[in-house]
Amino acid sequence: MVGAVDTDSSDAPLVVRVLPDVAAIDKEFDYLVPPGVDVAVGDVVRIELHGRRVGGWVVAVDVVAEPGLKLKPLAKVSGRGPSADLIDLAGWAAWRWAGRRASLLRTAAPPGVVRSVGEARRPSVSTTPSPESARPEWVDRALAPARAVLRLAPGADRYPLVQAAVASAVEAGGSCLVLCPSVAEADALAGRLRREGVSTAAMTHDGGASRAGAGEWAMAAGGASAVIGARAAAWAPVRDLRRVLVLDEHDESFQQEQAPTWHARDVLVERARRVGAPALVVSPCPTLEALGWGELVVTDRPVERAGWGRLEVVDQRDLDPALGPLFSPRLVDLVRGGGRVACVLNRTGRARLLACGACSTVARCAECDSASIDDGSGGFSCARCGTERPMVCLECGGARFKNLRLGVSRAREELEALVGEPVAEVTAATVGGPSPAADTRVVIGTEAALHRIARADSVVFMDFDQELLAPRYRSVEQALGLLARAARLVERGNARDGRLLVQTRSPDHPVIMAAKLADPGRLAASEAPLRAALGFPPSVAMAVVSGAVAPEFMEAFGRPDGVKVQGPVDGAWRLVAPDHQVLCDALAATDRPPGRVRVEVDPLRI
DNA sequence: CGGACAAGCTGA
DNA sequence: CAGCTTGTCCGG
Repeated sequence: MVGAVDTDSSDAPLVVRVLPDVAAIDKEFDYLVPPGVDVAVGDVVRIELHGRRVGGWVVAVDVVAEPGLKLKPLAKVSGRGPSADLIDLAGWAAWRWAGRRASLLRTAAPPGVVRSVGEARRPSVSTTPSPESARPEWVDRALAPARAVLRLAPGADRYPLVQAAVASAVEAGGSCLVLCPSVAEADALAGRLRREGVSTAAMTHDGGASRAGAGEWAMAAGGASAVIGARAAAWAPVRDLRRVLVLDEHDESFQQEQAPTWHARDVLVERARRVGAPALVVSPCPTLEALGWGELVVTDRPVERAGWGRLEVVDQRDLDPALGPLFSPRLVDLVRGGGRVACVLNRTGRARLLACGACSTVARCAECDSASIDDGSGGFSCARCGTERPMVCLECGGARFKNLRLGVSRAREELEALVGEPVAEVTAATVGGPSPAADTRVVIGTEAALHRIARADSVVFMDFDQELLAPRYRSVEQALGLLARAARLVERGNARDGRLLVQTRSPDHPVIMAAKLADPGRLAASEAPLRAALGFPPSVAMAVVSGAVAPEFMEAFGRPDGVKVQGPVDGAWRLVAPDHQVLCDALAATDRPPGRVRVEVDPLRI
């Protein structure tokens, strides 16, 4: 902030440095501050740039302008924006995920104009902590280390932990920033804290300018004791950050899909490190990344065992082939047995994979060779090109076919027939529509079903091998994450005899054993050396470069020391380095050619 | 990103 | 060579 006294003491005009809010520009420009205008680092301004008006952020004040430049004045000072430390953090994240600061600062900026943030309204006395008797013993152990990873079973109540984390931050004279995987969870948590009298800012506005969102932003900046939100809240303003907490650290929603593919957990952990605040990440199944970063804290075995619920395994190899692999007698029992049942089958559509009953040749489209073929009204129709043909095997002329793969829609029909009552379908395609009728007892869907329903008495994974064998290096962790999510649905206030049913051809798979024995540590122990041996993260740092001008980018990238360059495969290069320092320094040293190039650091799906 | 400006193409 | 398209450059 510059006062009148300073302007009197010097004839030099006031100049500030501005980073434009333009995705393609990663460069700062100097502007004059009009007389009588007060401007500080982080303020949101409008500037005249190359003949048009654009937004931007003040990244430095009291700038000595380069001589010989004719500076333009700021067009407008709109309001408050990300603080200086968040601007620095955006610079770090731009390096870490090979992106541009503007796209990160946009996340950090308020969702509307904030004229002032007001004063801290933090209570002088600490927030009403839960009685010591109600606080589980592991809460204090989890809050003790500067960098802790709490492995907490899916069914365990995390609220006492959140409460204690906020109270400890308030006691230390500041605030606690809490991340949840979804906005819905963040809203629920914020609501509960507020009802208990904790001053809370919920950073859960849905993008765009919104009065309510700007209000919450101002409240967070002004000193709310708890600041809560989903991924984007890693960039929330916080006055006097004294503690950070990430719930369900393993959840993939913490990573941004578009480049820069920043991860909220990693951003928040770095943010805490910079201000010396303790950080705690929590998960039923901590990632190898988290385990490599912090001190593992576990709960007593009985607590962990109770929180994973009961898991039952059906070995699909033992099933009667006539029934097919999806509808085991155990599944039918469970679904008929009553209670709310969610069935998960990670495939959409009606398309089936059909094989000839006589010669086992897979039925394909005669025109395009697609195997995504659907049978209706006695003939085959191709799901890709629509060509129709009679239901006859092209190889042997056989007319009988068996089903190799069932989509959700078809499975719903068959399940409905089996249990003799309505079964509702829930897939990503139905998200946003009406939520599955509360009176439909049985639902079937893709993994989205686990996100869309609030609770279930039982969850059935109809074909878990689909998850275990997914062609992604993290598929094993992700599969355990699914089981954890399902276990939480079942545990949540469940008085019934709830359980998880997992149908698989690999009943002894480490993922299934980990969930069954409520011991995710077993999986981590087997997975870590495997990743190292195969050269996958977190034993290395990786990036994938793709897009139209990827060849030009890779040309400019060259062959820096320590970075292995693989590919191109389908127009994408893979970069592998021993750590992020080496990888990100090499990426930062590369000029981007004009055109589209996507640099995905820490790629999810490889 | 998107405006400015230059170089290239077309048609009479 | 006007009038338009296409491409490259650069912003204070």
